[in-house]
Amino acid sequence: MAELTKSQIKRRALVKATIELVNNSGFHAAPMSKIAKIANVSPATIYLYFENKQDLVNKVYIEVKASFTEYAFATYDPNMEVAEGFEVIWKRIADFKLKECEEAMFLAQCDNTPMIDEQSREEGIKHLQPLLDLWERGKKEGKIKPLSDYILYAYAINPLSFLMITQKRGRFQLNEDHLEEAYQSAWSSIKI
Amino acid sequence: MAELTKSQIKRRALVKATIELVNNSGFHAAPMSKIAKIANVSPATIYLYFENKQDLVNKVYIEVKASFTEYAFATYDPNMEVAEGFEVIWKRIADFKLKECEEAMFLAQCDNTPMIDEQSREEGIKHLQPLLDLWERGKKEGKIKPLSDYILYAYAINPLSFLMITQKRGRFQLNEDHLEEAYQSAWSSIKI
DNA sequence: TGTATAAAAATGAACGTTCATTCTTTTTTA
DNA sequence: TAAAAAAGAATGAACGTTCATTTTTATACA
Repeated sequence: MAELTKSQIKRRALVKATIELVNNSGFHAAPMSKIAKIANVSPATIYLYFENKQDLVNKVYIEVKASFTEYAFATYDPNMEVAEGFEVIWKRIADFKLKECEEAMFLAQCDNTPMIDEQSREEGIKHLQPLLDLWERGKKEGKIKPLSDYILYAYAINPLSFLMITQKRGRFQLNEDHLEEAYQSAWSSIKI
Repeated sequence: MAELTKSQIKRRALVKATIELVNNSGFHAAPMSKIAKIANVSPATIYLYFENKQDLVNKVYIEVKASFTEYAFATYDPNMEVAEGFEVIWKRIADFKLKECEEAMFLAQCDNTPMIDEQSREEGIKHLQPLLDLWERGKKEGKIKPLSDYILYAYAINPLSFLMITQKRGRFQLNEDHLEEAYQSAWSSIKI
């Protein structure tokens, strides 16, 4: 683990506090004063790190999205077979959504509301490129259905968000079996 | 069309204004004053119809959810074959999400944030019962995979929300072909 | 039918609070 | 000891909500 400067520690505490508060209360009930309190920092200090509240949320979104995709592709290698590549990516994404539940919840909220700028949203999408490339190759090799990327995403990846939120709300418990079933559903919805 | 009293007209205007403003700006940027202005009503008038802002949003959610499920099941008959019943329901849901886009966006936002009470959320889930019953029957008849309702929902229904939002944001255009593809994906992800 | 009147509905202005942000001062770091 | 970082208190704007009043509606009676 790299050494963290005091500045980095403060900034991280702010990011974490923002995620926590927005998850539990929503943007509308996440005042700067509370974010500061949870991060053990003065409200004024936030403005040393971020321009304003909108900038804070945008940056948190972009950083969490980046950390999400970094995790998703960490064990993936573009030379893998299409099927293996997809399985590796899918399972890492599932992993992230279950282990880094707070961050995943935050992303889900951002992705379904006008909370963040359209520009930050665009920025976040870019990071998915390796998955889109894999699908492109899969289509060329006749292994993946020739569907729009959005439809592939809707059926192969996005359901995990719904399951994660449902689990977080305590409506049901996702276990290993469920996950394997979900993976089979995901793969069979896109494979030829 | 039944006659509407002036009261009903005002109340509906308020509900519509809430949906519109929350969709475009988010709960945090939908002040009562603006909702009132869009509905052509005094801010004080809102409090004749709703206890407070939270109550307003909760009630709008419950009513939109009810209208959504009423639409979804309007042409469904519990005596239908499982496959036909599912197709009928799925296509009505798709219809609703595309035609009543504003209402569907609002639901998506509520379902992914702490905007509304847990109690109102529970209330909204109840209306889905006919679909769960259909699945139950389908499992008994060996026509639907013996998966948890949440997983079935995640793969068969929820993807439509993602596609609807993506479409609304102008990222791609959903046409008839896409819809048929999406339906095939949905059905093949739950049928045995 | 037309008018008086009480109740209901609706209003705009006002209230107290909370918020995001800034200002001035203090503390920490280099 | 100068500069940078951080703090708490202060500020003005905006918010949700309420209040005092006006307008509309419904009712009763001529």
